Amino acid sequence: MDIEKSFREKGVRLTHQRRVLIDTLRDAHRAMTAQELYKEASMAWPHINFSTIYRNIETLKSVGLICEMTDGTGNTLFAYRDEEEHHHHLVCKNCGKTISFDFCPLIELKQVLDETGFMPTGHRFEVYGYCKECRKDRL
Amino acid sequence: MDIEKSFREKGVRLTHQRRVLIDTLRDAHRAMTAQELYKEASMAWPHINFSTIYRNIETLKSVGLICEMTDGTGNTLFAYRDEEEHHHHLVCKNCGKTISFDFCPLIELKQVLDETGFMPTGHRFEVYGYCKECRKDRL
DNA sequence: CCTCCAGTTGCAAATTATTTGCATCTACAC
DNA sequence: GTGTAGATGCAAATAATTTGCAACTGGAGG
Repeated sequence: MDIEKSFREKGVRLTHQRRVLIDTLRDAHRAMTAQELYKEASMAWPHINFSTIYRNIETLKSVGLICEMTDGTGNTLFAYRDEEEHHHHLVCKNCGKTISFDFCPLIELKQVLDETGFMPTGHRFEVYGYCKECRKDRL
Repeated sequence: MDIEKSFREKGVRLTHQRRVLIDTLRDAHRAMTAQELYKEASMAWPHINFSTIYRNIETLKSVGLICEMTDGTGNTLFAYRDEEEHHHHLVCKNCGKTISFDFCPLIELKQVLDETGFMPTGHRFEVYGYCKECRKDRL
């Protein structure tokens, strides 16, 4: 996937700060909060600002470069989106690592939706727990 | 389900404020944010305080009287829990009405969990959209 | 290359959401 | 009734997110 091209197509500029955010999330291989992202990104670009983080989370979501999820306790997490296709995640509560899988439970709901006349526009399916490594650490 | 009994068993007092919160959520038949709950509850008990709301959301969750969910845009919503069994929800983005169903997608993940060695401790599955009535309103 | 300007950033301040300390109050076991 | 652990109200502290605005800059078009 050509990042520069997708940005250009949406009329969005690829600024230094945006590169830093993308690289930070991609290299982290884990989901993090906006606050953590700020800290991590600050290492690479010290003067980066919080409002830039928040504004760009929206931008990167709209470009499809990041996924938004929650950590199971109400905090919102963001992770680099490494899959083109629709997917969901297992999220490790210890290290933040995300494992994506392509099963989507929405298809199983056809009957419920038909019966209730509910029209879905979005959904969320996340599993919280401990990855293989962190699970060991906790024994 | 006997509310007074479940409270007593947990050593939790059934105060007037807690009754107001429970009644507010039960009678609303919809999911709402802490802020909305404050407004609604204030009608019935004008001097109720925000800290009481927040503290009791935790209490009522632990007693199993309310469900927590999100509205799809990051806001946390709470609804009266009308089912004993584990379940998930369809949440109307217009009126907040929730429709619960008992299908749980976690069982479909056995293979993914086995393959990855991930140990789940919690999960979330919510569907956002428009209920039968609100869907009409939008045509 | 250079120029231009709409899109973007930094900063500071405003909002909004949530939590906490503490004195006072009250549900309820006895 | 009475005593007391648990709850509440209030105000103030935190934390999280958004916004206004002047200054800056990526990149399209010369």
